[in-house]
Amino acid sequence: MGGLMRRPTIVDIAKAAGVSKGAVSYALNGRPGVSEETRRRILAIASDMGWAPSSPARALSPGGRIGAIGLVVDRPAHSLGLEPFFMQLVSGIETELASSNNDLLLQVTEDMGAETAAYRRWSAERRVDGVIMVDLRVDDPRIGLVEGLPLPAVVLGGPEGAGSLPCLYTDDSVAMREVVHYLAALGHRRIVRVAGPEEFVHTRARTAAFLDAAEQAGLAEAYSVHADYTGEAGTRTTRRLLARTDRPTALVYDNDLMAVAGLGVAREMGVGVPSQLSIVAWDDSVLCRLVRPSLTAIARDIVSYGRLAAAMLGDAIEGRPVRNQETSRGELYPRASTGPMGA
Amino acid sequence: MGGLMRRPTIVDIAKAAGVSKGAVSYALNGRPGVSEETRRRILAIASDMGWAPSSPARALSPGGRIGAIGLVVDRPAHSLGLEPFFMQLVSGIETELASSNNDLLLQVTEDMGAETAAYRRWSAERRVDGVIMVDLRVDDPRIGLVEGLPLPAVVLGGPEGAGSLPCLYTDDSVAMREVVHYLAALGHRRIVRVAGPEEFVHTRARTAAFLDAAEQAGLAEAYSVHADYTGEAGTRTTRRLLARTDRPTALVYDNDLMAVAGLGVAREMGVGVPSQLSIVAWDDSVLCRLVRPSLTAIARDIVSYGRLAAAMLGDAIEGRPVRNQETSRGELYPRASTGPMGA
DNA sequence: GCCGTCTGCTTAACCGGTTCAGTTTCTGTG
DNA sequence: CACAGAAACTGAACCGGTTAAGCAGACGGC
Repeated sequence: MGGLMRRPTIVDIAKAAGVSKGAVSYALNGRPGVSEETRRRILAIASDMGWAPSSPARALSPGGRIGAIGLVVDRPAHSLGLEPFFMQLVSGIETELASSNNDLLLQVTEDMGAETAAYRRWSAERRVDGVIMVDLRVDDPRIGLVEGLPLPAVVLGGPEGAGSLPCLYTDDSVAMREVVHYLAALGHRRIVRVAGPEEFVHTRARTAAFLDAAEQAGLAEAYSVHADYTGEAGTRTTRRLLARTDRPTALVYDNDLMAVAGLGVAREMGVGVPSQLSIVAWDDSVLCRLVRPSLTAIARDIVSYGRLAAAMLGDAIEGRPVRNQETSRGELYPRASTGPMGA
Repeated sequence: MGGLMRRPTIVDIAKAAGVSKGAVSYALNGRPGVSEETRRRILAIASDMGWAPSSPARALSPGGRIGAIGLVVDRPAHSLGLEPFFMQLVSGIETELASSNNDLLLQVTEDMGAETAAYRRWSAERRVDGVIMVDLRVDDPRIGLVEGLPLPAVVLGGPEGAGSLPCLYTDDSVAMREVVHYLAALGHRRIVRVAGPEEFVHTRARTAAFLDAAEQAGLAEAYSVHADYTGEAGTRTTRRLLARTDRPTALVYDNDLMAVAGLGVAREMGVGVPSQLSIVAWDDSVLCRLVRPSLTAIARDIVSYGRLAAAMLGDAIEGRPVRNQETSRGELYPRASTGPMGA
């Protein structure tokens, strides 16, 4: 068991190299103050010993960074597993972090109180250098809190409502227009959107874009109903909508999970897809391609989204200026779940 | 912006209370050495100032803990989002960690090399106090590595192959027997299992249990084929199986994602479920309940699994003895995807 | 009245890095 | 040859905690 061996420190390296620990620090950090020859010798010894800097020790120095960022995901755990969005986001974030040996702290909470508590604690205990916040809400309590904390942050969403914090957002209006016009071109007149929670800023933006596009396309009967992203809500909402006498002929869901739930309800109620009902999912995923009929979906590059967010946060942590950014827009991928009525 | 305010330290508290910082430390940690009255005064001041211990500083002291554990998930990111297993596991782990103000570092990697590198780095840089390892493999290189590192660990899987590391495992044989006998009772004779990767220990254990149960039930034709948990593999494998002349009448999938993929293929090929083919998924999820027909599944309490794993790791970190444990077994939840042939 | 012990606290070292202020040595210049 | 200036390195302070050792004063016992 090598398990008991003491981890080497820069003092060990200093002894081995016959120099002071200050010199070792300069050498290892590529700063001036040591000759090239000494630097090489020190680096060789460090590598020999398998030395790596203690992150707590580094963090303790004035101006030191712990080398970790935090992400809180505030959604019910049982629905979360199904949303590829988060895992892809995490994957993108880590791609960026990996290049600088940074780590990700993940917390899954069930309410906003626990989320704000997490930011407070992380900041006070110096566990992270910064945080990425998702699911921006209208009058989001997190914004004021984090603005008042010594905690760099990047907001996914906005730019309205992000306060003074840098943010990264998608303009969904173009994709929304594409979807609505596509459905209108297929002959649909009664298009209903099963949206995410109303308190999310991006839900509102999409709602406005949806109404806008519908008006443009001359659809007076388009409207949105709100659900909470869970499969259960998707099931309930769809059942209610399909039971109406003026049943919609096309449904646009704000996430893939609700769309799949909607597909199940349609089958249950004997409503043919796409012959009697067209279905579109926002945010594509393996899931959309696996179910039958496969779901027409709007895909975004979420991995890049995460990578960019992490890069922005890195800049903010280093004290570099950070500008709000817009990411690539979603694109429509028509599949088997959409078509003209009766086809 | 209070953002610029210096975070209070124990020295600030000591000054305010008119005592030494040592006394403050004793008071805050509930150790003897200060009078009850002084302790109360110090606690009040600390709470007033909004003080919280700097985790890097704590970690730096001899024997200090950083208060974080690590989890590496080594699966392709795009399939991962769909597996409720991991999010539920994370959720369970965090439930346990929350009680002691500990955090979770999550890393999503695409290969074993990156995973072992993560353990090395985390240990060398003292970023975590311990790790939880999932998806134990046959001759797993992680075991030897971690055994040789000063890094407490708990293995999910085993107990064979976990080396000297404490492990937490499920005995799937009971549930497997239940599934096979249930299908046999429905009249199925050609049952095929679409298994996870062969190199996973738990896959092998299930394979053995499956063969055992099939023999018991007098099914000579039962066998397993291996896939990699992705929807694509599920699709491909199922297509191949359903194209055979001696087509199986029941399929048992090792995860929900492949089962859903299989259902899609059956529809595509005009094979009725459950009239011509029964489908069972291992590990239940929202997904199984959302698709039509809903999938018969084996459910385990994964949240508890995670919680227990975190508790075991906590013991290991504190140096308390840790015994291998078996968790609750899975249970079969029959739904619409299974039935007698031709029904 | 002296000693031993306990309580309640202080002092100082330590963890493993970073960094600033010096000190020594080397080099080039007038 | 004296001297400036840079290069290479040392020593020590510092970050924010924990903890061992030391010490003053109170108290009790004989």
